[in-house]
Amino acid sequence: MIKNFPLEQTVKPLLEWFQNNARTLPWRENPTPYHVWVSEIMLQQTRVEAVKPYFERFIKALPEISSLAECEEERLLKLWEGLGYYNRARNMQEAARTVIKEHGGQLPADYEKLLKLKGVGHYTAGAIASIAYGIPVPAVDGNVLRVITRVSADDSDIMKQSFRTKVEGALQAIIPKDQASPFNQALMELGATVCLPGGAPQCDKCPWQDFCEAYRQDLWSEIPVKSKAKPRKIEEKTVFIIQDEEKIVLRKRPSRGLLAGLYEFPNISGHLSEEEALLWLKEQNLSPIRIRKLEPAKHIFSHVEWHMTGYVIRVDELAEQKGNMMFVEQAESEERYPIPAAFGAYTKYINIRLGNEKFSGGS
DNA sequence: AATTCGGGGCC
DNA sequence: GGCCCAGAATT
Repeated sequence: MIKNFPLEQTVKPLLEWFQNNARTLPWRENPTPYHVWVSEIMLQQTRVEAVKPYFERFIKALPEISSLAECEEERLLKLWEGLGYYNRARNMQEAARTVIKEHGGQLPADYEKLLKLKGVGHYTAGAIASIAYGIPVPAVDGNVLRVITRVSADDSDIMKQSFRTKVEGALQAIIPKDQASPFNQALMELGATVCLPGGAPQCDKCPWQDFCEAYRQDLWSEIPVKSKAKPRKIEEKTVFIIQDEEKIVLRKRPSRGLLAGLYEFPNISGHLSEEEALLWLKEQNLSPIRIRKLEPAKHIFSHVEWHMTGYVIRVDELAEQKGNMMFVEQAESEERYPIPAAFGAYTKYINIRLGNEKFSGGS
């Protein structure tokens, strides 16, 4: 792995490079344990540029651990809306309540205790411990794995848990006891800004160029090795934008599974013809006055694709709510309810005025 | 060890 | 279209 590689000699140039090249990031301005924690949860599988505006809004809305612990789930999910992996938010709130109850309201300055918090794994526990408290433990994320495998020309599969554990062990041996925070951040920063994924790395800017085996052997495009994900499943859906003069129909998704607890437009499996759509509406005790077919839309998740079509439907009046259908003021629908980006192609039809198209027949 | 969790930006 | 991202929980 990191064999034949004098890591001790690498620490100084790395730290020096970081001092001169660290990006200005919102969570670096005042790195309290809470700020570090929130940022690290948001940054899981999510790019820095995407996190920035969410982080600033989140900290303003919930400035302390106690405010997170006490926040309504609806509001919490609204703050997370569009960021994805929504269980991160719920898990963080559960952990916040644990911190209040069991740790006197302060994040523990202890790697093992951090690791026990919901939503905090090896990486995040290491990041909080080192960055917020200066505890010398590694924080091995995708950036670190890329940097380490390249500099040592290691062709291990970085998707394997066992390899990540080996890298943690190797880094634990060389992490400077009094510089854990800059050391860990420097490794990640190097991976994020110089030792790039995708395109060509900027080796001419790298403090480790002199002894990088991938550079010497021109292997950057071969390393890191990552086993391929299995192909996504495709699901066909028909989405209904159902509204009267003032209200629109939403549903709350189940509390487990994909997009758990978020709100959606009513939708069912399959691509329905207009006749089938009208039949389904009748089964829901909804009486359409007008209907218009909408353009197809696609949304890609990590493990599934939704291939959607839609109808916008005008009904006379949305009166008593049936089953899991909710009748919501159109003006409040997007303002108040967290609706995932998957439905983004159809949100523009909220409050649309249909003309005279009615039961046009055919597809 | 494998699968399930989002969404977007860049090749 | 494929890849990857400051990963973790569940099965």
